[in-house]
Amino acid sequence: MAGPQVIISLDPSGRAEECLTEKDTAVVWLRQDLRMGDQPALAAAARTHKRLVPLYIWAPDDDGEWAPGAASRWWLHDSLKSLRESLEVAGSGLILRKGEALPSLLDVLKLSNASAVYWNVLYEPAARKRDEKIIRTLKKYGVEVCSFNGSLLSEPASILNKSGTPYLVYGAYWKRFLAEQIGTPLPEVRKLPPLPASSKHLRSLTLADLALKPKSSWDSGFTETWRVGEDAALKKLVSFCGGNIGDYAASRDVPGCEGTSRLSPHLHFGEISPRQVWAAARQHRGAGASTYCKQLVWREFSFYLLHHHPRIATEPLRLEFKDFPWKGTASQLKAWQRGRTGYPIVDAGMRELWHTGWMHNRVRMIVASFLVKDLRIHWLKGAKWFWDTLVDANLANNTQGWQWTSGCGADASPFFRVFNPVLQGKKFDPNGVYVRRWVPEIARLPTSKIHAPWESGINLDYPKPIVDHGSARFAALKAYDDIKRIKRGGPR
DNA sequence: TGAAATGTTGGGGCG
DNA sequence: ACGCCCCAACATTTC
Repeated sequence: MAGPQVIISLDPSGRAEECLTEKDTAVVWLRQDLRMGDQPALAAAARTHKRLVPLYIWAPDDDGEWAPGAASRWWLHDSLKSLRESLEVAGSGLILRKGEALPSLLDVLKLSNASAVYWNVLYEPAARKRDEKIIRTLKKYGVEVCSFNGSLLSEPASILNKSGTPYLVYGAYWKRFLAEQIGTPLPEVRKLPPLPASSKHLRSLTLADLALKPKSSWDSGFTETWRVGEDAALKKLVSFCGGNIGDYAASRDVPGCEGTSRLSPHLHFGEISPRQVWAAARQHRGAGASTYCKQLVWREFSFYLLHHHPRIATEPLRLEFKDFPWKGTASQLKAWQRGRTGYPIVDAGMRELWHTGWMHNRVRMIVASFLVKDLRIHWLKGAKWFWDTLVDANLANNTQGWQWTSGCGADASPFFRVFNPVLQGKKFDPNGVYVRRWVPEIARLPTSKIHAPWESGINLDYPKPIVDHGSARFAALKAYDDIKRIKRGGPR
């Protein structure tokens, strides 16, 4: 047996971590990095060990109240299938387990006689807490842990402002972010060390055992819309960078046309890395590519905020919003969820979400503003609905997005910025293409009335607005004014 | 990564 | 020619 080897982490942010290994088998614990390209943990393990056990543990209970929702599980099933095929082509395979991560991991380590575990870091609060505990336990057992940054362009902990505190304003963060050295993506792992000879005893489950796919088939729209997996993600990146990225600055706001990259679910599951996306986008000059990069860094900023303020997944960053007088009824929430609010642009978005597991970002802002400000329903109710229905559901982005719209987050849209669903529709869906696609019962209206059907005088099988925007806006501003007064200690 | 209210300006009609 | 009003267009302020 060779002497101890020293592995230097491939982490391009410069935080080299040293790993000592003595034995020849390692486990690569795959989590949200379901790819072969730019895969720091897998690449390092493959270079260093004679035998590898690629492992995925379905451990929804470890995530507490943020266990993956139905749409995420749908995606995960296909993503694991695709990854397993890639691992097999490379000469390996994928061991599947379910249940709490730590005991599963210990069991696989014991059965495979592995001396090391490799993984790419997760940044969600529950995962961080769990992984810290796992690291302590593994150290006790003499198992070494080699961890890498495979899902962010930067290390959240290392970016601070001049007074040593985390940034709270995106513009300032962005300026600082540009000073980061962003590494080039690692080459795809094509050849992997084999599974241990005893791999039959590793007691892998089948993909069906994980029961990720829905029992009743509500997913036909998903199947039509998405090609899951690393190959599809890379193709999408290439085609976006070869085409729409040039017009991205303008067309990203038009939900009726395919102006965005639609990479979000691929990024969430790690079928593609942000470094790969960054590298491809940076090859372009012009406003489109730089706007796109700025959006990609919003994702960084979201993780950054969640890292420094782990409570914000359920609590407003700006604590005065804890006293906000939320209202809204269960039936209003349901109307919003089902796309029956009577405002076409809102309903179109909610139906696109239900049908495809995705919603255009401009429309996410509109429907969120409507829930929080027009219906005055707590943003967490919206966040939970998105969590269950989005294939790209991501705790950092989802939290950041909802708090931004609600005015209670970092660098948030001020609360008094209330979207008018009619004007937003006219501005960003001027020909009504998007609304007609998702709200077919009003498709025959003239474009001049498509965003305000109640003005048409035509009898339609479509609800009247469940609230009047003008008065809802007025009431929301009044409620906001009240919490501001309370904060100042004034009269109620 | 708003919208609405309010203010300002300037041209044209008209007495 | 002048003052006055109207109003659109644009700018600024406020919510």
